[in-house]
Amino acid sequence: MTKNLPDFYMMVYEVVKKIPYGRVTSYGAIAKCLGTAQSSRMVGYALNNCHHLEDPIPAHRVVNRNGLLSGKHHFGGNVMQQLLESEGIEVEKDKVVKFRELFWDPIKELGF
DNA sequence: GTGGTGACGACAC
DNA sequence: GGTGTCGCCACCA
Repeated sequence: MTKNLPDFYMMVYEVVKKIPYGRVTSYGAIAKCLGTAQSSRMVGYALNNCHHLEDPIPAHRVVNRNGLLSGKHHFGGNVMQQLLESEGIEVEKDKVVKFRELFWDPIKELGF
């Protein structure tokens, strides 16, 4: 309600909230799913607002193309890593170890 | 309408 | 494989 946020943001949240437990995805994958592959930066920009939202956005499951926890700094320290490890995702050096295995492609999974 | 910014991606060294 | 640089589009002042 009171979606004062741009539709683009909502699109991002919709996809992020569809990420299954114990899985991760990349900003580029989401951007591509939205049809704006070149706007991968906007995905992170949108997630920046997720903290302002009341809905629990599992933004900690979203990492960059290298599987690096680029947004952990925005979570507030190692909170992002803690959440990932809580889901059984191994994180080392601020990056997902088996990122390639745990990678969840919204385009493929959503049948895009 | 213009300019600056950004939780990225791809390319080059 | 790691680091640095450029480019991309959408949002905000």
